[in-house]
Formats: sequence, structure tokens, C-alpha cells
Amino acid sequence: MKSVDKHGKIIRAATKVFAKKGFFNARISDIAKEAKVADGTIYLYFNNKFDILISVFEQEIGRLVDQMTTLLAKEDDPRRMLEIFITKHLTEMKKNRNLAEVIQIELRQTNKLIRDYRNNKFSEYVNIVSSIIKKGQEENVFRKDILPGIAKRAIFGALDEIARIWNLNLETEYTVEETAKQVTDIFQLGILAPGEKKPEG
Amino acid sequence: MKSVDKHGKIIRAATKVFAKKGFFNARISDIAKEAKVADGTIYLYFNNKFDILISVFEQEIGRLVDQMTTLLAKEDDPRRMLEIFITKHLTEMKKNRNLAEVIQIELRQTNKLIRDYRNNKFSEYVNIVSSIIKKGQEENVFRKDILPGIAKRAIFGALDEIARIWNLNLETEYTVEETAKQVTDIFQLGILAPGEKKPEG
Amino acid sequence: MKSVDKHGKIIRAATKVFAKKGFFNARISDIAKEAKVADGTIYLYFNNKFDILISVFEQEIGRLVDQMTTLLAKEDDPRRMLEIFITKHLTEMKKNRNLAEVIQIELRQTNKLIRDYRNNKFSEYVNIVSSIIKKGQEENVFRKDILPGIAKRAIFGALDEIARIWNLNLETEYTVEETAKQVTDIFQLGILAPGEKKPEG
Amino acid sequence: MKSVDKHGKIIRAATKVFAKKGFFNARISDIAKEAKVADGTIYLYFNNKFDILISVFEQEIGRLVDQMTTLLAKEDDPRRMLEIFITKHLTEMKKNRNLAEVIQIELRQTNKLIRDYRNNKFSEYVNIVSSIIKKGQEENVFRKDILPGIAKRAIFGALDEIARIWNLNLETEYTVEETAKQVTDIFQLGILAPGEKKPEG
DNA sequence: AATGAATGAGGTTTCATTCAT
DNA sequence: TATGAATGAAACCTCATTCAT
Repeated sequence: MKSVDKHGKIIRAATKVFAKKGFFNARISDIAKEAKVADGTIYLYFNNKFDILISVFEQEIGRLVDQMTTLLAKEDDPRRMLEIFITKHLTEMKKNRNLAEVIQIELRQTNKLIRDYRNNKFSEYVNIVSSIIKKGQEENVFRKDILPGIAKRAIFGALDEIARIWNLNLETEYTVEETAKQVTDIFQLGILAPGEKKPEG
Repeated sequence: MKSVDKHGKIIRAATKVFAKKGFFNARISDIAKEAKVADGTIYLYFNNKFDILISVFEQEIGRLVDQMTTLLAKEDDPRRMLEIFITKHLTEMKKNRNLAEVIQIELRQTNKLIRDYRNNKFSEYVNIVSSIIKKGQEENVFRKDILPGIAKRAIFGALDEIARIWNLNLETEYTVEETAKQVTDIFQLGILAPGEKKPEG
Repeated sequence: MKSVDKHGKIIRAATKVFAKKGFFNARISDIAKEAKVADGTIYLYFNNKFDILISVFEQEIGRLVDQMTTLLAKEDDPRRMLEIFITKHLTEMKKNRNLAEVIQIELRQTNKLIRDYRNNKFSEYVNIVSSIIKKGQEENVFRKDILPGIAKRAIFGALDEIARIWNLNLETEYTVEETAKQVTDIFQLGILAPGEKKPEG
Repeated sequence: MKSVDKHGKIIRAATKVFAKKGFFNARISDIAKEAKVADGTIYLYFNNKFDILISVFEQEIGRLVDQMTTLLAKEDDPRRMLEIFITKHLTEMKKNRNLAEVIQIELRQTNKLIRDYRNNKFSEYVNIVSSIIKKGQEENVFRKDILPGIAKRAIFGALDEIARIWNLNLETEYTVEETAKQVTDIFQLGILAPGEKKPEG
């Protein structure tokens, strides 16, 4: 294909540039150069700089949703599904630093400015976790008193913070596998020692 | 100090402005106006805009570290200490939205630009969690196979994500107490139903 | 070039503005307005304010070098060549006050800041004088004990100071021709009366 | 003396700072620090930044005038007097780079802004040269057709340009003595070889 | 007379966006 | 569709000057 899918080319370029420089420090001309396109061309496909960020975010998260959905379709045990989610997320973040960065940026910065924008794909993604939890509760595998709306935040937050640290190039002492196992364990078993109970209980 | 504590006034103003607009959209003149000070005055106390952000962050986190330390000093049971940490953090974030925002901003945006800056107070803060976990492991209250370095990230990340959502003005369906209890439970007991074990075991 | 030669337009505008206000008091917006161009446009053609000054200087001196070279090519007698140089320089300075000013500014102010910049065209220009002197020495028309490296400075300095005074609007009592003749005489014959010798000789 | 002569201290400090940084790049606080005085104190002795420059200039040139006058008072032969002027000027410029710099700055930059300021001491200084020439003409030692008003400019300009180059740290190949002798020779004898005449004459 | 904290106007430069080609 | 030269608003930061102490 000669020069088709300019849209995709720009999205890919923007992902790279945003990840490297952050949204505010990225220039439209950086993206244009990376996409081998004229500056003005970008405005044929996007309304403004924010629009690019949102598109990048939605697209990348969308791909993640698809992959995750496919992967989880093969599994029925909610415990296993949670493990898969955790492992897959961490694996992707490790593999695709740009995506990890863009999530960081999008989630913490943009909302301030475009509060009216609702990250639809992102909601979908996080809701995969709550649906796993609900399924587990229905099957009596997970505790009924867990609030899926809170648990999904806790789990995503934990994973995201770990990815953030990875991107800082600090503490790369643990492998993805080790980390995924730890996190899965923490959320499945908690951190109490066997036989130990919560105090006062 | 001539009239009052200008440094403090600027810090407080900056916290408010950064929280409201985000770092990049905050103008120095906004901060100056909020602090009722001339633009130039700010540069008598800070080197540049980044310096303000870092100072705000360090100061706010520093206060949090102090409060948390005091609070935890009264308790000896690691389980209880974890509960206290979680509850206190969420309480503070709910009470002080600005602080929550500034943490978000500082942690996700700045690092890209000043990677060489190490958030010392922040490390201190997160390490409170790992020290609680270590203490629990020594006392056989927490599982020995938990890696404190990962657990601290997971716990902080979970709390931070929850605070983020609160700040978006969405889903304020749960109280701080409920949420704190949920999160404490998730990390202490995990989400497995009583009697359930991890698969493959 | 879209509409016209923007680069040239800016150079010409800058020459005028620098001459009128001096480098430090000239604002970019002054130049932009004079060139009928947007402020930002200037930065499409020059890196910064200094770059403009240097370009102006090099360009103007370059033109002078070319004209001078052409003019001198027609003459073979070093005495005449010196006379031509002096006359032409003074004529140009009188005609083009801006150029004279820019030389003043460039030579005395900028060097302090960008000592690493070597005025190549300017060196070329001044070296025209020394080459005339050398030629004269080879032909036994000029004294052999004259050091061309010093004489060129003396001659250029003399001309430049005279141009400086003209630009102050003081003492315009003498015409270019009178002045050129005087200066030529001074440098050719010296100021000793016929028959007079240096003392102690 | 404890803290007397603040005026003098500031002048000396300013000379140093202007020489090092140039007028526009020198900050009042630099001068204050160099003079070990508070910023505000400077305004008790000078009206503004320009006022300092002018004072520095007048003072330094004034000293030069005094020294030169004293030196010349001992000599009666105009040829010798010219030689003394040239040698003394170059010696001072070599010895006191700051002075040389300040002359450069003052003469080329300031005039643009304060055209109404007439450098009285400076005029006095340059007029020493013309008075030497007039004296020589009266005594039939210098040619009568020399215009002293032009010759003084030529001589001062030549010396100033040479000093400028010295301050650039380039070409320090010749000593003050060699240079002074060359310049004296050039102006006394001209550059024509013995027996040679101007063309067309 | 001396201080130095505070002021605030002002300039260079950047960069998202436009639009004539 | 595509280009990229041109725009011009906007922001950080500097620094001469003031003035309360």
C-alpha cells in the first residue's frame, strides 16, 4: 500500500512520540516527522493535539481489550482468569513501554482538561476485572463481600504502579513471571500467613 | 521573613493551582496571583517552575510521612498497621484533593523530564508499607513468600488509583470507611472464598 | 520562496532596526514589524537574535568585500589602491549609515558574548588592506619596515572612528572627498612636513 | 577608612563588571556584589544604570587625561609628543583591559541611547591629539594641510582598533613597544618608501 | 546612610493551528 | 488530499528600580 492508512501511521507515530516525550512536551511536528507526513496533514485526520492523544489511547487500549478478551475466552476458572489478566497486563506493559507510558499520561493528565471525555475503551478494559470477580462470586470461588467496583480499581492500580516503576528503569530485579505470580498471590490469598486471621475477627 | 512566610504561601498557592490545572497548564502568574505575590517574587524562592512542583510534592508527602509515622507508632500489630496505613491514606486523599492530584501529576509527568530527581520523601512514604510487611513477616503474621518490594507497589498503586477515581468526581458511591475496609480485606485475606485454594494446588 | 525573499526582507529590516536602536535595545517584534512579517516567522530563518545580527553583519560586509574587490581589480598601483579603499569605505559608510552602525555594534559588543564566532567576512575585508600593503612593499612603493598586520588595523580603525563620528551627527564639516583625501595623505605621506625627519634620526 | 568612598568603590566595581560582561549583560546586582554593597545602595549614588556607565567612563578617561597631560608637559617637540601619546595610550590599554573595554562599550553602544550626553572628558582626551598637531603645524614640523580635526580621529581610531584586537586575545604577536613604534612611524612618515611620491603628483 | 525583599513590565522564543497553493 | 510556510498568542523568566525597615 502506497500511502494509505495515514490515520494509522499517525497514531503509531504519536504513540511513540507521546511515550518518549510526554504529551505536553511532544510537538505536532515531532509526530508529523515520525509519521513521515506534513504537519498540516495531521489536521486532516484529527481535530487537535488532544484528539490524537485520545485516539492513541483508545486504539491501544482497544487492542489490549481484544487480546485480553480472546485470551480469557479460553478459560473458565475465575481464579485462572484473574491470573491471566494480571500476567497478560504486565507482559504487555513490559513489552510495550510506549503503551504503558501513554496510559500513565492519559490517565493522570488529560482528564484534568477534558473532563467530559470518558475513556470508553479504558472502562471496558478495567471492567474485565470486575466481571471476572463477579463470575467468581457467582461460582462461590471469590468472597461475596468483595465489592467488584473497588477490587477492579485496586487490581488495576497495583498493576499500573508496577508498570510505572518498570518504566523508570529502576528496580528491574524481578521478572514479569515472578511479579505476576506475586501479584496474583497477593490478590488471591492476601498476605496473611496460613492460619492467621484478621485481628478482632 | 518580611511580612509573612512567603515560601509557604507560594507552596500552598502552587498546590492549589497545580491541582486545579495540572502542571503544564498552570501558569506562574496563576500561582503568583493565588499567593498574592508578584510573579518575580516566586523566583526569589524557587529556581523554576519544576522546582516549585518538586517542592510542593516533597512538602506535602513529607507531612504525610510525619502524620503516618506518628499514627503507626501507637500500634504494634502489623495487620492493624496496614489497616491504619490504608485508612489514613484514603482519608487524606479524600480530605485533600489537591494533594491527591499533585501526587498524580508529579508521579506520572515530571519523571519524564527530570528522571534524575529522586523523590526522596515519596520513597520514604512507600517504604512505610514495605517495613510494615517485613515486620509482619518477622512476626509470622504475614506470609514469608510475599516480596515486600512488590507488595508495597501493589498496595500504593491500588490506593492511588482509587484516589484518582475519586478526584474525577465519578463513582463516589462508597465511603472512605467502606473503601478502606474493602482494600484492607483484599490485601489481608485476598479474594478467595474461605476454604478455596489457588488452582493447581 | 512563497511570496518573496523573506530571508532578505528580514535581514534588511534587522539592519535598519539594529542601526537605529542598537542590538540590545532592538526587539524582535521591531524587526518583524519592519519586515512586515510575524514574530515567529523570523525564527524560521534564524536561530535567535544573535544569529540575525551575525547574518546581517556577514551579509553587509560580504557585499562590501565584493564591491571593493571589483573596484580594486581595475587598479594596479598600490598607492592608488589604498586611496580607492579609503575613499570607497568612507563613501559607503556615509551612504549607508545603517551598515556603519551595525559594524560598530557587531565589532564592540557581540564579541564579548560570542567570542567563538569569528567574523570571517570581516577578516577578509580588513585583509584587503594588508594585501595592498604587501603588494606595495614587493613593488618597493611602500616601506619594507611597515608591518602589514598593524597597518591594516590602523587604517581600518581610523576609517571606522571617522564613520562613527559621522553617525553621531556631529562635525559634518568635511565632505567625504576631503576626508578621504586627508586620510589617504596621512597614511601615505605621514604628517611630517617636507624635509622634516623623525627626531633622533 | 571604614566604609567611606562608597562612590569610588562602586565605580571600581562597575568598571570591572562592565569590562567583563559588557554594559547590557552586566546586572546591577553584579556590581553591588563586586562592590560589597547592597543593590539599593547603588541608587543612593547613581541615578540609574546608565549613569554608572557614564561615571565610570568619565572617571577613567579623566585619569587618562591627567596622566597624559602630565607626561606631555615635560616635552616640547610635537613629534615626540605624538610618539608619547601613542605609546602611553597603548601601554595603558594593554595594562588596563577593563578601561579598554569600557571605552569600546561606551563609545559604540551608549551613544545610541543617550545622544544628548556629550562625553566631555573623552573630547578632552582626543583633543590632546589635535592640539599636538596644531602645535606641530605652528612650528612647521607638521604639514599645514593636515586637518587636525580629522587627524585626531584617525589617530585615536587606529589606536582603539589595535586595543580592541588585543582584548580579543588574538594576535598578540607584537609587543606594545613594537606596535607603538610602528604606529608612530605610520603617522609621522606615512607608508611611502623614501623617494616615492604620491601618484599624479 | 544602608539594606535587600519585593515588584512587575517586558522580551525572546515556542508551537498549535491555519490556509494558500 | 497533501503540503509546509506563516501566523501570533502566550508564558517563563530576568532584572532595574523602589521602599519599608
